[in-house]
Amino acid sequence: MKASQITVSTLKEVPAHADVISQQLMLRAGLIRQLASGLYSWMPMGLRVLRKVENIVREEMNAAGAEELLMPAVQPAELWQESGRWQKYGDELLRLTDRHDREFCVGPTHEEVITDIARNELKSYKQLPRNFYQIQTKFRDERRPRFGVMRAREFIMKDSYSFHLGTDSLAETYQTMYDTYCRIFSRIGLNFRPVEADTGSIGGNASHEFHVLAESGEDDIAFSTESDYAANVEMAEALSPISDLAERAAAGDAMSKFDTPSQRSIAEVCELTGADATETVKVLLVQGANEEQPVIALVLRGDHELNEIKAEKLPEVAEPLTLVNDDQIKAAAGCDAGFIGPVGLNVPMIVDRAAAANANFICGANENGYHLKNVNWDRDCDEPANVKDIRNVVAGDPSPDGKGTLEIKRGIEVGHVFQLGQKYAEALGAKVLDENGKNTTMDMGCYGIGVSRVVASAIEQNNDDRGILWPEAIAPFQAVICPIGYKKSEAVSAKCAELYDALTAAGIEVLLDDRDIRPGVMFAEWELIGVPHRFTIGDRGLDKGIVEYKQRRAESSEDLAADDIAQLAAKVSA
RNA sequence: CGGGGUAUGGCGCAGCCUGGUAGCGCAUCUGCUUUGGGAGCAGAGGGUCGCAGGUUCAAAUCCUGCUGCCCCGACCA
Repeated sequence: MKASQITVSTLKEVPAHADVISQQLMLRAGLIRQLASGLYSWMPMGLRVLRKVENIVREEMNAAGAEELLMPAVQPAELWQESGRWQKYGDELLRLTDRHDREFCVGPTHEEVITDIARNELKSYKQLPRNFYQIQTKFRDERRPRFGVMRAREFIMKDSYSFHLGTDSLAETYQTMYDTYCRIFSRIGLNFRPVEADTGSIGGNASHEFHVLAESGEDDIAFSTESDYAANVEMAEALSPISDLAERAAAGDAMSKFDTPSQRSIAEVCELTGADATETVKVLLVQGANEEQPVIALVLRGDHELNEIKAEKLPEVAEPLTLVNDDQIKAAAGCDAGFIGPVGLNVPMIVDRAAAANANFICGANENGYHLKNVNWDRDCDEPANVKDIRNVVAGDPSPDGKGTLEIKRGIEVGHVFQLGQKYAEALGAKVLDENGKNTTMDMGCYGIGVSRVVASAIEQNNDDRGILWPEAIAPFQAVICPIGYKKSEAVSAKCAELYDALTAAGIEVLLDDRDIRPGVMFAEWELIGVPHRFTIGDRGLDKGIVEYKQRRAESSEDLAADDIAQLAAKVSA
């Protein structure tokens, strides 16, 4: 293609409202333009990249035995009412009403529609397993869209759904999808990691997220220093610092109360006493799951954070997790938030493993203006009866698999595979006849890839001060020919045409910059856009019989024989 | 949804405090010169200053309300 045939609209200046590098570069390189908050147009150059990603996904999905279909973006409310999600999904679901006053939503995901298809089309176990996928626009009305297409409201997703008779078949396809995802992200050229993920309220046996490692990621991922263990911190198990509570440090001086007139936070109490936050214990009061126990105390070591997902799963705790209000705190603990402690607290307690392992600790006195020190379980208050893992792991914690310690890195979730089980099939009555002629509810898996997010995350990992450094597989063009004096010199235009034809014949997507612009502008634009291979052809070089070649990532260019077209073409495929 | 910021040509900004009829850089167009790293000179086009009210002889500027966009947080797949 000639450059004059594709819209190239680069910006010299960084757009004011773009604050992650991928968004800045996508705007500057003219790959996308913003229409409204969380809504972006894909410009021709950007769309080429998006299509490359889609095609890799499509090839690998097909190779894995999945079938492509396409479902409507707009879905009737009735289906969502059947699954129960019309109520549960909340404001992220964009709802609309048609001219007949019938309710619809713009699909944020397609479990309902695919399950409807499955219950109508799949009647026999002989038709199973099946794995359907689509690459399609989704809409989630995010409260705060940000980071450009990384967290947009409208985005492109590859979503697939598999149907099975029995969980063994599901597990098999799940593994196939897991492997397929690894191949897809490897082919795209991303530095990624599959990590164990929370299965959430849906339950199910297994779930993995695929994360691209980047500082701008919104998720924290815990990695073992010594093994392959990797998990979302939502999921990573926090082990007790001691193997048995009997190993707790021996109780020292007697418990005593001290003044903390204005010290409400752990940090303030530590500053006052000179203690480390690890030597403290804090208490959070949350709503209980039933009437008899309206308030539950969650006890953590002062330096730890509550993991809301872990806490929410406990049968004693109300779902969704809700902190009790100030009046309830006063009623339950006899003091304000900031002075609550386990000593004499007449509320059912769930104690985190690390808090339970503490001895001679500092905690609130359940009396405004006072804390306690040298507190010990058993001696000063009841031995914790209910010890659970309810905190987020932190860097330096032991790895749950017993090998090494954990480190925490930021990740961008680009894929998610999930064993759904029978949740949707059950709700919508998706059943097949089994070998015995008996109606059996199908098992389901679902597998998603954020296609548009993949593009942004590839840039997050591959850029320099001049622009984007596309991985070969998803570059909008593999090579660009930059003529110097294209319209002035016949030698230049002839050599450009010769190289262009040779590269095209070799199946390389090459762009010939036939625009009558200055070389500096041309170089700057293609470096910003990130085309991996560049040939510069000018009279100056041709007089010496050379064509200049530069790899986008290379420090400097190299001179190649202008006559050896095969050698030139080989540079791109190499 | 809570808190904060901001809104002036396609992009980035100044002007606002102290009201007097809109400006700079980039981009765009024309001409000439230039042509191996975002050119120079000369000229040109493009904005009812987010919207709606109000104050005033006069509002980009002061006041009120609304809206968009952005940031922080909470929330969520």
